[in-house]
Amino acid sequence: MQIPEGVVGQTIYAVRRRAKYVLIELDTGCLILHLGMSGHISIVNQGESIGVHDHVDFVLDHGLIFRLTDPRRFGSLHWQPHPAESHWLLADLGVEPLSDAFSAAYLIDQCRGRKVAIKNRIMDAKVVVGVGNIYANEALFRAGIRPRRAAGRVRRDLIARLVDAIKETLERAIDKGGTTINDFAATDGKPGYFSQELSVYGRAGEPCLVCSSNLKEIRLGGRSTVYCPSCQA
DNA sequence: ATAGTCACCTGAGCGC
DNA sequence: TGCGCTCAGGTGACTA
Repeated sequence: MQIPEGVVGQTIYAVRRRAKYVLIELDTGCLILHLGMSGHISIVNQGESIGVHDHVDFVLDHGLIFRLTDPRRFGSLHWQPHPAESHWLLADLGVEPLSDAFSAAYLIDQCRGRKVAIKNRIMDAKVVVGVGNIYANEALFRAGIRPRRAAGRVRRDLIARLVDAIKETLERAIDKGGTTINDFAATDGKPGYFSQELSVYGRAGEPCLVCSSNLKEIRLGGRSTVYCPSCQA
């Protein structure tokens, strides 16, 4: 976390997003912020007591404080002179999942000849960003694809379905305010309600909502992976 | 080059 | 009640 003294006094003129990074544009460069698993931003009054997990305060000129809190410290904060996209964290990122660039043709091309599991492929930020473990599980269920199947051996029509499933899953989750598992909260401090709509994640051993088969759990890339052995080929 | 594993960190949840 | 163990996850670093 190397933030130069020079940011003091600069104007915030835009706040953008790329992948899971928040980009705060200042005069000469950009603050690149990742909230990790458990981080959040809050705007508090000056004099507000500092909690054990509060790590950074930016004092704004109207007296309010832009505060970064991150209990598990998986987040990060970086500085990059313009343009932000030249930062090494952003330079090699894949396409945005809700953009037109994330198409069936694109993902088919990205999977061609790959032996890595399809789940790992769609979670690879060099391919497509924003697909975390929960949404990867859900999207693969929606598309009817077994998570461990080699990316290069998934039928083209199923990959096309997967692209749609990823978009639908993410859009639905955003609509519901995100997915609260333990302590996640949206920008307004409220929990996200997509967790109530999870079909497979966190439901290992329970019946599939479609066919009632027992949902199976495996580990892929060190992450919990749940699927229906009957619905997902 | 590609694929697989590990570490980071802390709170929650569990068994004893 | 309280201790100690395990687990969760995004992502970069490392190994094979």
